[in-house]
Amino acid sequence: MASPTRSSSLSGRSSTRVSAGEGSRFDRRLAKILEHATEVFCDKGYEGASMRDLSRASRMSLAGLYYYFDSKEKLLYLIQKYTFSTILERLRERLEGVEDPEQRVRIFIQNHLEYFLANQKAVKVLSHEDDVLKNGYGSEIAAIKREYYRICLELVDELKQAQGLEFSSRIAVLSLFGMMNWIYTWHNPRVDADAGELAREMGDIFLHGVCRGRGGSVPQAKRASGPKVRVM
Amino acid sequence: MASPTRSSSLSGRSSTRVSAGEGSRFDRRLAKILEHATEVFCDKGYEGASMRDLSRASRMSLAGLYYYFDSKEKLLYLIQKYTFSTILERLRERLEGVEDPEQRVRIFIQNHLEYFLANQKAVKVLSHEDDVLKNGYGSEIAAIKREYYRICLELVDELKQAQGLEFSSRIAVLSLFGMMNWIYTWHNPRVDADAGELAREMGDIFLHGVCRGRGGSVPQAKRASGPKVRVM
DNA sequence: ATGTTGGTAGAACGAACGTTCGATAAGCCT
DNA sequence: AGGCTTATCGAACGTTCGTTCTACCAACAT
Repeated sequence: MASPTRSSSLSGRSSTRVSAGEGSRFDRRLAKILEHATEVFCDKGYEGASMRDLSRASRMSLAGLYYYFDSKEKLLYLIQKYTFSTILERLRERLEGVEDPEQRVRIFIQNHLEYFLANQKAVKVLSHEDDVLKNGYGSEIAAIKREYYRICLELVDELKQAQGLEFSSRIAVLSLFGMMNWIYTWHNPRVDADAGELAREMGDIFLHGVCRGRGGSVPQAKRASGPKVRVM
Repeated sequence: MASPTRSSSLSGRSSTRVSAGEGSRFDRRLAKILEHATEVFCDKGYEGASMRDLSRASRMSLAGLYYYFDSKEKLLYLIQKYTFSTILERLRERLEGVEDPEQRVRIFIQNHLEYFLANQKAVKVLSHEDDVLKNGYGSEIAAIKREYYRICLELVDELKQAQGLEFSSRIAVLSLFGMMNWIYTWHNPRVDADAGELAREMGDIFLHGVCRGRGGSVPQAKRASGPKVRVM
C-alpha cells in the first residue's frame, strides 16, 4: 500500500500512452533491468538466480532494485508478459492479408522461429520457468499462451479442411510446437542456419515429412557429430 | 574420506553383483528415495526443491538421507543416470534383428515415447535440469546423451541413404527430439492416446508430414480446446 | 533557503538453505 | 555379554535467501 513502486506502460496496469517518446526514464531503466534479469534467469534459472545476482548484473544495489518492482516473482511476470505479447502482436501483423492455408502455417513457423532466435534468452526463460508463477500472474500468462495455441490450431485446421486431410490437429500442433521450441536447447548461431532457412526446413518436415524429397534444399555441409545437441 | 556412504550397484562405482536377489536392503531403500525425490524434483524443480522437501517425501529425517548419498547434486546425478541408462538399454534390445530403415526409426520413436509416458516425472527432471550438474557428473550424463543422439542420427542417415533423400539429418533429428520431448509438457494419460498410437502419429508426421493423408488413422474425437496445452 | 520528489544504497531482518555432528538404538557375530 | 555395523534421528552449523528500513543525495519547485 505504502509501496513507492510506480505504475507505467511497462510495469503497471495503467498509463494511457504505451510509448511516450521512447518511454519515461523510469520505463527505460526498468527495461534495462529486465534485460539483465532475463540473462541471469536464463543462465541460472529462476530459483537458482538470487536477487544479489540480479543486483550485480544490473549494477544496482539490492535495495535499489525494489524501487522498480515489488518482488522477484513480479519481475519474472514482467519478463514473460512482455516477451509473449510481442510475439503475438507480430504474428497478427504478418498473418494479415495472406490467404493460402499452407502459406499461413509457414508464416506462423517463420514468426515463431524468428523471434525465438532473436531473443533466445527471453524465450528460454519463458519456456523453462513455465509453472513458477502463482495464481494471478500465472493465469494471466497462461491465458496469453492459450490464445497463441488457439491461433495455431486454427491455422492447421484451415489447412486440414482446405486439403481434405484427416489427422489429429492437437497432436500435430503440439508436435509442431515441440519441434520449434526445442531449438533453444541446441541452436548455435555460429554454425546453424538462420530463422528463415530453419523455418523452411521445419515447415517441410511438418508439412511433407522427411521421406518426400523436397526440391531446392541447399546442400548442407556434412558435420561429424557437430556442436551442441540435446536429446532430452 | 570418513564418509559412511556406501558403494552399491545403484549408488556407487563398485560391487560386482549388479543385482543380488533384487538388490540389497540398502539398494532398495535408495531406490525408493530416488523415486520420491524424482517426484519432488519434477514438481518444484531441482533448485526449488529443498532437502527438507525430500526428507518429508521420503518420510526420513533430513540427516537420515545423507546416509544414502553425499549431496543433493549427487542425488540428481543418480536419478538422471539411472533413467537414461535404462532408455538406452531398452532401445538396443528392440533394435536388434530389425533391418528395414523406416521400421528402425519407428522403433526409436516408439521406445522413446513409451519410456517417456511410463516415467513422465523422471524424464521431466532429466530434461528440465539439463545443465544443473557440474563438471564430473555433468559430463558423464552428457556423454550418455550424445551416444543416444548418435544412434538416432545413424538411423535417420540409414533411412536417407536407403531412399536416396536429401535433407539435413541434424535438423531432422533435433526436430524429432523436439516433437517427442515436448510431450511431457502436455500429455494427459486420461485423455491423450497411449504411447503406441502417439508413436504412430508422430512417426507419420516426421516421415510423411501432415499434408499427405495417411490411411487407417483412427478418427479422433473432436475436442474444443481440450486439456492442458503448452506452446512454450 | 527550504521543502518535495525521484532514485539509490548500507545494513539489517527473519526465514530457509545444504550439510554435519554426536547420540541412539536394533541386528548380527562371536 | 560384549563389540561392530547399519540405520536413523534431533539439533545445530554457517551461509544465503528475499525483503525492508532508513538515510542520503541531487534536482527541481516554491
